[in-house]
Amino acid sequence: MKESHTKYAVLGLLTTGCHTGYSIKQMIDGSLNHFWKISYGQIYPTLKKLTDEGLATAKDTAQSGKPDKKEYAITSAGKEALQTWLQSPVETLSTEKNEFLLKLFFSRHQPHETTLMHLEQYLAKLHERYETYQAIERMINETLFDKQDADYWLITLNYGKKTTQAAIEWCEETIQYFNN
Amino acid sequence: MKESHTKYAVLGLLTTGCHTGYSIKQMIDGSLNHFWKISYGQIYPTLKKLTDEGLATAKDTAQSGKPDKKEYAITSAGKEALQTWLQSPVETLSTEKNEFLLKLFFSRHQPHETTLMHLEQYLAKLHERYETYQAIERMINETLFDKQDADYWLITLNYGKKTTQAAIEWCEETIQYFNN
DNA sequence: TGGAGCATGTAAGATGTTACATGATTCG
DNA sequence: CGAATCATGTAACATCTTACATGCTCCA
Repeated sequence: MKESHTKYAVLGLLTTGCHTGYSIKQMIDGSLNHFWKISYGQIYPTLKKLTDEGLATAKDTAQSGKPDKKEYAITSAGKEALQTWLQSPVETLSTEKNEFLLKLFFSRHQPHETTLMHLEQYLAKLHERYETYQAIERMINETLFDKQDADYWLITLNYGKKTTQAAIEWCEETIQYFNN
Repeated sequence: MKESHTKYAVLGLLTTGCHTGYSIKQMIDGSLNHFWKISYGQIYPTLKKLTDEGLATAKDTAQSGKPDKKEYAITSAGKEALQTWLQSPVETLSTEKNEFLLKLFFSRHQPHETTLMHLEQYLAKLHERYETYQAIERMINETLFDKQDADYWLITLNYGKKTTQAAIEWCEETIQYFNN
């Protein structure tokens, strides 16, 4: 009966200035993308569930120049639940399912060109990812976010940059190896 | 209508000397653990599906000193399907869902001790993981696997080692940061 | 008028885990 | 005899994505 972490991801985002399903999705795509992803198919039902459980409240709000929206806010019960979760220890290191490594693992009977093609495409995607991180970094630094929040965002972003950099180096070395 | 990669993971393992659901699970837990995981709840149904599709054959085999088992073998149609998949490009970098980073992202209102506790626990798990990789590496080098397969296994393992090492360094730096 | 951005939501299906159920053999 | 290892399988449930459905407003 484990509770889904996604619930707390949404709850947490309600504390960072995101108050609609739409803006939560934007925040996730923009800033949590390297360690958490959610689709609308999860966000809206989760928001509803949080409201049912008394962890959030919903309010229909009219906007001038934009469609109506539902504004959600975290309740004190919600804050408590979030707090409890934030302080509970992380049980396991999650495993990333990596299609590229899976292919490489079985590549013994493949010609080197095929492997090199995969490696180079992967490398390009890693570079792309790295640049995205740098863009997010600039964005966080330039936008006047609450400084306190921004610190933590930059720290998690740094994790992404560091590990991506390591993957890039591995990729370059492995390409070297297959070119001999 | 994307086809699940898990199907090809199982198909691929049939080419590396694993011929039963049980041994496939062992191989995954032992060597693919850092980039792919499957439970029995997936393995057996997948094996059955592969047989239904003509990509594998099943044979009941009696063993002396052990229970009966079902031995699976890849067919030529299976080899072809695997080949096609192996050569098809990897579309996307997958995102690892990382509970630890999710917590860190929202840790602005937490006391530093809590954050440090999480960081230290995470660091310990990363060290553990790194040691597991080294153990697998020794195992591959010592066991007389087919040299051709072993090469590719060590390359993917190296990816795990490199990125874990980078995560360890990030962890240590971040602990330093919070200790000031 | 048509596209982009804002905004909410659901239904179907894919994917995966956990817990359960069963049972053989070996070794201490 | 009991634990460990070998071995196969399913049912219920959790989780998540994709595709679809809808409709507003602003601006070119």
